[in-house]
Amino acid sequence: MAEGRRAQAIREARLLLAEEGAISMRRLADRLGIKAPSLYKHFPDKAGLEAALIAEGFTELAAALEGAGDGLPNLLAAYRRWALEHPHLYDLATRQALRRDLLPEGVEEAAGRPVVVAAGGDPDRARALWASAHGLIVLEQAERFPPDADLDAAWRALAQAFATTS
Amino acid sequence: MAEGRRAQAIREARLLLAEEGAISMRRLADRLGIKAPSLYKHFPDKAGLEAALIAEGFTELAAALEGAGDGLPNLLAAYRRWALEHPHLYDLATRQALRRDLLPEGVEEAAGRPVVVAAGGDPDRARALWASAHGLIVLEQAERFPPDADLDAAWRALAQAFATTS
DNA sequence: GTCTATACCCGGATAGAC
DNA sequence: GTCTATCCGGGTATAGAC
Repeated sequence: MAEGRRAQAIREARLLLAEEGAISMRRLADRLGIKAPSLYKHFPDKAGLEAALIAEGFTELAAALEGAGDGLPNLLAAYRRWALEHPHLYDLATRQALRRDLLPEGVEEAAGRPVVVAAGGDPDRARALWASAHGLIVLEQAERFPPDADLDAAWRALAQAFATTS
Repeated sequence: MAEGRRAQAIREARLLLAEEGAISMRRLADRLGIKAPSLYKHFPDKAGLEAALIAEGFTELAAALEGAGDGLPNLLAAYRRWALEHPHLYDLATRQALRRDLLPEGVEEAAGRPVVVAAGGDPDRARALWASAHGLIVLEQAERFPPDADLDAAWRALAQAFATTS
């Protein structure tokens, strides 16, 4: 076999999510040339499919953050870039309670580790830092800021706020 | 007349949003004892109805922030409290591009002013501060943090990061 | 592992009569 | 300003045949 249906479905689901902003089992089945009920032979339900995508996203994000240069501005820039390049996957992975029971061990932690390091190892500070970056991203993605807002400057202000304050 | 249909509809829409987490024109009409098409005599479309709710939310949030005590921790606490007490309205007002064309003049600015003041008048810093609080709120509301996360401590860490850094 | 058929649910909005 | 009738669309998931 060149590729299992499951792997093919995950690949197409990412394309579908990227192109249309949402996944439906019917639309995904159309792309695969099968009928929607057949998908349930490969995934128990939609959450199982989504978890596979989210796991991929965490792994890629972790690599992107590891590859960022030193310093908080570089880390924030890498985080922002990855999120804006994968807006709907980012949204899928953050807007709802994480189904940790469906995720491979360690993927969430791998994506979070660079942030904890940047926060000096303080988990509370790391969560504040992560949430701050997340807030800028979701507001930016939703075009929620006024049209004249200078978002690059806002990101710089965020980096400055968290620059070795403690 | 005791109360116009429009005002009644807005009131019921808020209850519907608070109780069920979403507004549908059909569900709203049911609550009012009318049929869904009749709502379109009072609002041009759903966005027009939502804008009325969002405007109310901004006004109430502005009052809550004005009433917060001095200091960044108090401001953040007031913001957090209002958002968590009105989670779905908060979400409605922040998760999508704001229809400023449907909003009364000044309501957005009124809600934002206390944040700008807290940021020392720097609009970029104010946006970073706002987004940071927003990020904590949406992640908290979505139950996206790990179960053992100490969110009060994260809020304290945020306040410290923005404590007169510049 | 695929299919057909189907179950159930939901949504926004318009036309035209009264 | 309300109604009925209707338009369009969407969705997750299961049963049972092949």
